[in-house]
Amino acid sequence: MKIGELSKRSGCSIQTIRFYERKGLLSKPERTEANYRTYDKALLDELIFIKQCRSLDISMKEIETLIHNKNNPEQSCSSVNKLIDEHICQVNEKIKELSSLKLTLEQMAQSCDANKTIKECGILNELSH
Amino acid sequence: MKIGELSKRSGCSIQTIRFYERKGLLSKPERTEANYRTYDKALLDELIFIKQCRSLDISMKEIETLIHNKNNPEQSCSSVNKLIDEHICQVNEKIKELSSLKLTLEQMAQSCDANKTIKECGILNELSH
DNA sequence: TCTTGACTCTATTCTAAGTATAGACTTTAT
DNA sequence: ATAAAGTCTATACTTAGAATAGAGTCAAGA
Repeated sequence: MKIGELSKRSGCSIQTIRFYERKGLLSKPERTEANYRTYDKALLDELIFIKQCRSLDISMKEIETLIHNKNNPEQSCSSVNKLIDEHICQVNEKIKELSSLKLTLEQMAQSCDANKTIKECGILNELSH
Repeated sequence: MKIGELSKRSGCSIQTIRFYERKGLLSKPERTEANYRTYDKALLDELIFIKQCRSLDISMKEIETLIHNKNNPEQSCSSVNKLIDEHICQVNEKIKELSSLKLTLEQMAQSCDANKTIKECGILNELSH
């Protein structure tokens, strides 16, 4: 299949597919005589793997590591477990940060209502110190 | 004061201060004969306002809007309230996304332990479809 | 007075993960 | 034969800075 069909089947945009290839995440496909990329099922699977990882917010660098792991099927998968555990920690940290942020913003929102002028605005006032 | 002192007083790095100026967020300061930037209290306050906004993850574009508002002190502050409300919504959305992500990652982590080989790895298996 | 170190200047490059565009070429359908 | 749709490469843009090179400036000590 050509890149347009791969795009439809995978749900990745054509630009994104070419981007992953350029970055070395997705293997280089064969080319037709007219230099068009041609993909098979194996490459579709590679792309789906990448997309699945990205949907879990796993970075491209981490995906590279996972792909490297996949290519060594006899080794221990402890590093994969570790990567996911660390990723969960990062997500937890981010959730904490955002929750605290949300609290601050909500308090700020309560310090004003929309019927004041800018110079009386409780929000802008709080933002100034 | 020169940019080094402004940096220390505000907690923004020197590069960041110059960056904000270049982007039009921070007003251009006076210059000495040797072309060094010289800042006064008013500019320090501008920078603190920007920093405070950024710490709440308010985008530079939104900060630009807020600064524009500040310069029109007689107008209604309803747009400021709206901006903060929308920002709270964005933060809430992000928290929801991350919470769902966390759940998925934790389920995935449970599908494997570190004592398997790569080819048996429950995590990599789940990532492949 | 000279020199050394600290400070500042501009301009450029890099980051992540794509998105968007221009201009050229190829394929497909009518 | 022509037009539309698809594909190609290369480049620029996005956010919010961080990092660097190379040049110029300033203050203190010898």
